[in-house]
Amino acid sequence: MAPVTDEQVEAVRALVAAIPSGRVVTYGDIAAAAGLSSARTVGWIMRTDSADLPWYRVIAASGRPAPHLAARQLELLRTEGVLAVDGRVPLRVYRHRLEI
DNA sequence: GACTTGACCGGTC
DNA sequence: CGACCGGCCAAGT
Repeated sequence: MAPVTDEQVEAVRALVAAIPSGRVVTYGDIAAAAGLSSARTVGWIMRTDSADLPWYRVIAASGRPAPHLAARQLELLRTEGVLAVDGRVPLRVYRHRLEI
């Protein structure tokens, strides 16, 4: 397979790290902005190498993070001013506009 | 090298 | 709104 290049990983890491406090971004947005082939790859990167990243600012397009992280992630976001409504974040309000 | 797993997405029913 | 499906891509077994 064609492993993700370090550049791609760095691009994703940079984008995630660049998300300002109080804002969130979807996996798909990051994938597109970083030039990755699919949003799944972003999820893979988060899973493997998210130690030094604000991964909690990355959520699914549904406005709701993965089940196992939802509670904790929403709590972390809440401390930054991102108020989740009924377990999901209103993307139309908090979605950060990535570099166009 | 085939099969499964997983922090996804969009469309359809 | 919830469930199912196909597509997507990398890693682990």
